[in-house]
Amino acid sequence: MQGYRLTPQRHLILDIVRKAGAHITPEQVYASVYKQNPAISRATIYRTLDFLCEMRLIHAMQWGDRTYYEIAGDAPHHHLICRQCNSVEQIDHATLALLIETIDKQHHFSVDMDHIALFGLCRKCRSSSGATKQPAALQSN
Amino acid sequence: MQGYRLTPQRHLILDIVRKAGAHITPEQVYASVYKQNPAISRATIYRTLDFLCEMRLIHAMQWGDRTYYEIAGDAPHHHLICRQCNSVEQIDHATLALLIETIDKQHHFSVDMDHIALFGLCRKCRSSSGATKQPAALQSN
DNA sequence: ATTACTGCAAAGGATTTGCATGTGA
DNA sequence: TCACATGCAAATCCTTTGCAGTAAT
Repeated sequence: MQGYRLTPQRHLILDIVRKAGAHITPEQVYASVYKQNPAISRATIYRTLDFLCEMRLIHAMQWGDRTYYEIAGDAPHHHLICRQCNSVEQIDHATLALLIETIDKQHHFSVDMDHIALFGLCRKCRSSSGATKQPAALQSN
Repeated sequence: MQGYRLTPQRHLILDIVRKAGAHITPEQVYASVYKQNPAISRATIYRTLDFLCEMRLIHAMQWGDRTYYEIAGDAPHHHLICRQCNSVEQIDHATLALLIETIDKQHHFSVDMDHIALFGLCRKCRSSSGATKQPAALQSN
C-alpha cells in the first residue's frame, strides 16, 4: 500500500456532496455525476462515498431506510426534521449536550452525538396537523 | 370493506414479537414462524408486520439499515445501545422529556418520542475502549 | 512501474407485488 | 358468501463484488 489517490471521480463526487445544500442520497449523487460524466458507474459512487466517509470528509446517516451523505467539517450540529412537510431545521450541539450530560450522570453511558436527526412536527405543521401518527427517527454517523 | 381478520398467521406472528425479549427482525420472526409452521411465507411475515404496525400492536424501528419490531403497549421507554458490546439499556421517558421540552421552547418543534434509541458507549466499554470512531444512531417509531 | 481505482456486469440480500387460491366472519 | 389474507414466484430496489482493464503517483 502506497497511499490514496485523488482521482477525478473522487474529486467530482466530493464536490457534489459539498455543494448539495442538504443531505444527499447515493442515487442523487449518481444523477448529478451522470450529467457531468455518464461514464462513471454507480459502483464508483458507492465505493467513493464509503471512501470519503473513511477519510472523514463526509458524514453518512440513515433516515428511515435510506442513507444520506453530507459534507463534513462544519461545526457540530443536528437536525430537526418535520415528518409532515420534511423541512429541516438545525439545532446546535449545546442543546443536546444537556441530554448527553444527563445520560452520562444517570447511566454512565456516553452517547455518540456526532450527528443526530430528530423527527417530529415543526411549528407550522403542529397547528394544522391531522395528527398522522408516524415515524420519529434519529440517526447519525 | 368488512373489517380485519384474525388469522392464525397473524396470531402467531404477534405472539412471536411479543415473546421476543428484545427487538426482532423480519428474518428472525420468519425463523421462529418456520419452526412452528414452515408453510407460512416471508411475504406474509412482511405483510403482517406492516399490518400489526398499522394496528398499533407493534412498533417498528430502523437501526442502521435493518428494521426491528417490538411489541407495543409498554410504558414509553427508550434505549441506550452500546456500539461496542451491543448491550441494550433502558432509559425512561422522563429523562428524554427534558430534551423535548427544551426543543419545544427553543424551536417550537415537537419531537416524536415514541421510541428512541441512542447509540454510544456503555460504562464497561467506555473504559476499555480503543475509541473506534463509529456510528451513533437514533431511531424510533 | 506499481498497485490503487474504475467500469461492467453479475450477484446479493431485503422487501414488495401480481395473481390465483384459500378462509375467517 | 365474498372480501380479506395467504402462498408462491417473480420482480424491485439498493448495494456489493469479482475481475480485468486503466490511470495516478
